[in-house]
Amino acid sequence: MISSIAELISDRIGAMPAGERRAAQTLIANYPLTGLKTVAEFSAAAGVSSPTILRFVARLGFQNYPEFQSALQDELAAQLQSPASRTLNPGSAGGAVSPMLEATLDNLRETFRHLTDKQLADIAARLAERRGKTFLIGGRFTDPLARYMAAHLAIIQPDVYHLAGQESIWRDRLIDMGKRDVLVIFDIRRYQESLVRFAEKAHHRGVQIILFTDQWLSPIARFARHVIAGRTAVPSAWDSSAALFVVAETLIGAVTRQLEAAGAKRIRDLESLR
Amino acid sequence: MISSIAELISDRIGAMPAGERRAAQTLIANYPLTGLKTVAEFSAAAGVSSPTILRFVARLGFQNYPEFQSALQDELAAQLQSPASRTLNPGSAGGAVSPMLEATLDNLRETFRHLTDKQLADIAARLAERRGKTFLIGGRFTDPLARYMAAHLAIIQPDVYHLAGQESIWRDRLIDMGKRDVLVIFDIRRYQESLVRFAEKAHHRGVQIILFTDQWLSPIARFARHVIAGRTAVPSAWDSSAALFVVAETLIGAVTRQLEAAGAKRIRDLESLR
DNA sequence: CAAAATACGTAACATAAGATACAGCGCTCC
DNA sequence: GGAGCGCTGTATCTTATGTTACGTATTTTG
Repeated sequence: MISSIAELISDRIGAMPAGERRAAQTLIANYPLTGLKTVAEFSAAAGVSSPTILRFVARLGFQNYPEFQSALQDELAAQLQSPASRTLNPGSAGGAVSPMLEATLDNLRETFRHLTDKQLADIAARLAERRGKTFLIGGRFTDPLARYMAAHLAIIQPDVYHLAGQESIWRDRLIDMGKRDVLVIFDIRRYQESLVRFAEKAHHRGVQIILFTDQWLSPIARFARHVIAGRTAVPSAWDSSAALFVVAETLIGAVTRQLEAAGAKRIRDLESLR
Repeated sequence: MISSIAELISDRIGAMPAGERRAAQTLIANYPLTGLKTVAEFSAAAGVSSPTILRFVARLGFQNYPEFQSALQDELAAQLQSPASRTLNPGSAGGAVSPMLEATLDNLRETFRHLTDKQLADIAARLAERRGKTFLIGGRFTDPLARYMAAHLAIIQPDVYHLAGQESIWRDRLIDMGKRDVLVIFDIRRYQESLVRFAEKAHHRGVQIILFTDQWLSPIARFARHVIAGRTAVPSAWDSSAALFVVAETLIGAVTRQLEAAGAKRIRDLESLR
């Protein structure tokens, strides 16, 4: 069975004329980058003419050059998204646990790889600002994450509200929201219509939106001031929110650190209330 | 120092207008693939117009779009040649993020190291059994985990209840619990008195308790049939529940797999109800 | 060795891509 | 509340990219 284009090439390279074989070898040499360049560049690199390149991709079964490039990009996308697929990890094979754990570890690493300190610091700073109120809300499966974050933030600063219950209830809270306020939304596939509508309305009121979503980006991204894209793919029937959860914990920690002075006093006050 | 385009973007994303920020976020979300596509595709993915994409790359300092793409390709080439450099974003090394991430990764590995496949399989089997009802409850910070798990389990099987609200409310639910039932409790330091009392009473009624706790074990452990001890130590003012969260996700996956036949039908039925 | 078939490159073409000019809109700041 | 500025999208244009036609060179085969 042939799964990658590289395999397809090495399968047919024997039956190729000299010029096309040079094209094939050039492509394999630094796969798949040469294939992502223009026909002219590809042909120059291989030392053949443009039509030869086109005949080469035609022989591989592609209708035209763009189609060939799309296929390469898709392959690259799959490769970049699951670093787990790098060779095989011996020893971790076996039980049903390891794949899940391995995938989650990869998701965490990948998620944080695309997240710089600066981004997190900016978001934490915005959350630590005490100009306005902070609202948190989540979707069907992610609402617990919103609750988790709200539970912590509410301890170190005032005016933190988790929007729960029926849609109509939190929709009415819109009236309390303005441009000084922050709305933290958790939304992963399948994205919830009601949340998108809510986000749009909040955005129009000038509320700054911080969005936790998956790598495919919820439509809410277009209204969001900050977007955190977490990897969610795991070998399970469900998507994993673990990466978003860890980002949330990281942010909670960062905000706490920023509010240290004010926050510490508040925590002491809370303790004495028990 | 700025070495990668991703860093360059996150460095300047703060100083960008809304439209260009969307472009930046879309690119970062699945970096660098979106940037290798055409301007039209990029703009469609980001939900902005083509000129905005071009202004975006211009702001990054590139003369034109092809030059931007070449830079991305060069970066990708370097990355593909040395897979070692794929580990952590050098920009995030040494910052405030890494310690948190590293600690969490360690916690996950440690937690699962003390957790055998058999244990998880046993617990999953018990949860998949449909003899009785399943109740879930958590403490101050861990209740969201209980909710998260309940949200998933309730979809694939009937009689799953999350115990929420005031103590008196769920205490009254004890009357519905018997020896055929399962109670999943999340409790980490500082252990909650009310939860311990509740667990004890449930235990006396013959309810099987599955406990998620930290490595120091909540006092509920003495009543529990199964105990999952997760590592919680992170460089933060708060304990981390990430390890327990991942175990919960793993269990959800395992239970789903066991109920595949029955669960699939139920999920279809639920879908048709929308 | 000759003739046919195949491969390859040059050059012209059509198309789709990136770039630009301009007008409308929203936002900020007096 | 009004004036100014800056951002964004539509429409147009230009470039360069992929594609095709055709003639020459090369190899293969009888």
